[in-house]
Amino acid sequence: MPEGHVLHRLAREHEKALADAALTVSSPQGRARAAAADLDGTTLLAVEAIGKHLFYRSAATTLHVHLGLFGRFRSYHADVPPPRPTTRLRIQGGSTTIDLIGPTDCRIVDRDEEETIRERLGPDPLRADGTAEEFAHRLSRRRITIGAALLDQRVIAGVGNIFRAEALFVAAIDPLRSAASVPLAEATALWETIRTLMREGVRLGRIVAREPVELGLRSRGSIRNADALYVYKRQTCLRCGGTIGSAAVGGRSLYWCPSCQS
DNA sequence: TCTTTATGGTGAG
DNA sequence: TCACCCTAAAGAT
Repeated sequence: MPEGHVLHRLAREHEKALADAALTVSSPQGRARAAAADLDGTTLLAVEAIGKHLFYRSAATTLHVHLGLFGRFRSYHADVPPPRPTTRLRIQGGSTTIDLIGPTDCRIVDRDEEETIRERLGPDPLRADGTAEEFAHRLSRRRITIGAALLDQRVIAGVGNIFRAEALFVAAIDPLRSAASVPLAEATALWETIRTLMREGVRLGRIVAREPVELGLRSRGSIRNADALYVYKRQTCLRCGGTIGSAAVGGRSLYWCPSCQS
């Protein structure tokens, strides 16, 4: 159940574990037989993350993976269990075995198909090619709320339901404001907020929005999971004590503090 | 043993 | 906006 930081970590992890290895690939569930056959026996060159998408590249073939809401990977280095009935793809290379379970998408893509996927994605704050200017530009053209816009992967790639809620709180932006009405300076600041939160997410392997100093701690990493978020799924605001609002925005439950974010 | 929920996304109407 | 796809774990009964 990943937002962008998880995918970028996975790309690093999988590339480190599998690059230059000859792959043994199977599809225990049977639904990814074609992809497994194409990838089997090839040598992995690189794994790239763009937003919530992963691309596994060997010389002649690229595998596209999107985990969706339910997808997950499991890695094994020893004591590899037999695949579960739901294991879509098992990739083994070197001393690592990686199982892919329940992805929304998992198939070989050609150059055109990859291009189509990339065209649907806005700037990714975790990538060097993602820029605040591009984000602000795309934001300014959307006639939806800023809360809905942050979940739109064409506006910004990799943000999910937790990052949008937490970033809007940290940036003190009312989620129901119109995306197009957010001034450039504020959009730029929001981009920086998101990028900082997501980079910390990659570093820590979890989402921690709270500042350690608020909890009398020295590092973000020492914040307990229960204390890590400002508004997501909370009842009361940690800053003002007011009631956290929640409503479906952009098709998902959004949480915000009507008093701190106005 | 159910029912519910979840950090996502697509395509039809 | 809605129905639908994918899976596992937690909570309710």
